[in-house]
Amino acid sequence: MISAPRGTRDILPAESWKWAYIVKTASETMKDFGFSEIHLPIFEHTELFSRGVGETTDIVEKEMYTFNDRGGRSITLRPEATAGVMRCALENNLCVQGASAKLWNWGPMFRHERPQKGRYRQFYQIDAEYLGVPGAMADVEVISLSLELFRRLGLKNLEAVINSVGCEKCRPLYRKKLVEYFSAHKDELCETCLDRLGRNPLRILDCKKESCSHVADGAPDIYDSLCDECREHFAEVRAGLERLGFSYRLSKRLVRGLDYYTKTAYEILSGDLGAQNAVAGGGRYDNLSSAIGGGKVPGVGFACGVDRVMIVMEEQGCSFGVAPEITAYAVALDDASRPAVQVLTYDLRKAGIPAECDASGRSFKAQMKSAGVCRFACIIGSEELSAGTVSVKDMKAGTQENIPVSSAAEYIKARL
RNA sequence: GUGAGUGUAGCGCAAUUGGUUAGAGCUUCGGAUUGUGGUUCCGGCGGUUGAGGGUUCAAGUCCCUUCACUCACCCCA
Repeated sequence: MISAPRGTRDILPAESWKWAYIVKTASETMKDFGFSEIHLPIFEHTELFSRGVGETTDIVEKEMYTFNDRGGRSITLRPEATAGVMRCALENNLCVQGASAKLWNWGPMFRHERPQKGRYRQFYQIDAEYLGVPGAMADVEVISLSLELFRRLGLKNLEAVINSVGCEKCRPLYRKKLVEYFSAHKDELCETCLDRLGRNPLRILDCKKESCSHVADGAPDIYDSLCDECREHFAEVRAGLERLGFSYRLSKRLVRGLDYYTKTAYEILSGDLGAQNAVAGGGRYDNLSSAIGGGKVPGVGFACGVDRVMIVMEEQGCSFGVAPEITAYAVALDDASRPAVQVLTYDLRKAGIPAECDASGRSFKAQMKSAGVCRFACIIGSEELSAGTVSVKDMKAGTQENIPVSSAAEYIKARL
């Protein structure tokens, strides 16, 4: 037997309608916030991610599904959505001459990591990006959108964490300060962090090892290094969130693992997940467009992990709306009635009534049993067949009426 | 990539210190005087105990290898 590859899974009927509910809720929320849906390729040129996400990131260094296609081009299954959205906007001139774009999409992402709770090799993200607007109001639009989505889904006990990671002007200075500081504490850092010291010192702040964390406590404060523009932007984002009534936690330690982030970085955490506790993450990325070879297009966005949202919603007993169900089950009393039963079933379906019938020749009793989970059983036997009628039984009330088969749909609709 | 834990029927489980033919429950299918479901009762289907090797008179049980799953590290959605 061939099984699904590690880190992938099938979303079966028992679950798929819940996924549809999440996506539908997201779609409505996006619409209310003025975001338009787009569909993007699931694979892109490898270069898009190596340049956009950053050569030294974990994603690019060891997590991408990369292969050469038959034309010898290096192709990568998208590990995240933002780079692709930016590529799309640049390629289609969505943000020229001062225009902005609010775009959302959802679908599978791929990262070759060891699977664990809330982490899969093929996982699903709902992604929103606001492109072309450099000001803090755009950041607030995006963050409030993500929080509103979770409010509508009914998620409880979430924590929003926010930080500013500076821009190309002030981050190099801060980086230099960090390197100086951590170099003086080399003996207290773990091996990984020693490596990070040369490559990406900001990430040391994010290390969960106690010794590193302890050293990081005394590290220079990024807020002291922010340039005036970044400082002001950060203050405006915070003020904007507060005006909308959101509470959040400031964290100087929040450093996203992707290189393209500038200024705002944020995550939304849930205590009802495992170690992978982020249900959404995002921020501003004003350098991404030039990193992938386009003109200057600022942007801010977030990605939400659908798999993780699902875990939290199940954990918290959230509602997924109404499960799909069959309203009417047409039952054949004998073999001679089976064709008429299929005709009736089709007529009900044409009228918009979810209807079902047995196609495998099961007994009358077995058909009635299946009808038991439906609201109506529509029974046809020899008597009904010759009279052109159907016996419609209300399975909840236990009552039954013999009516012309031509009026069955109308009869059922009137009683729903 | 590293570590730990777990693999018995479609599902969740049981099987004395290694000891007959691996068992019930749920699901599913069928039946209970031949045109009426849910409750109840009866019955059927269903397993190479993840796979391979070893120890033993004897392995679901012990050992090794391998695979898968789960959780954690790392990192992130």
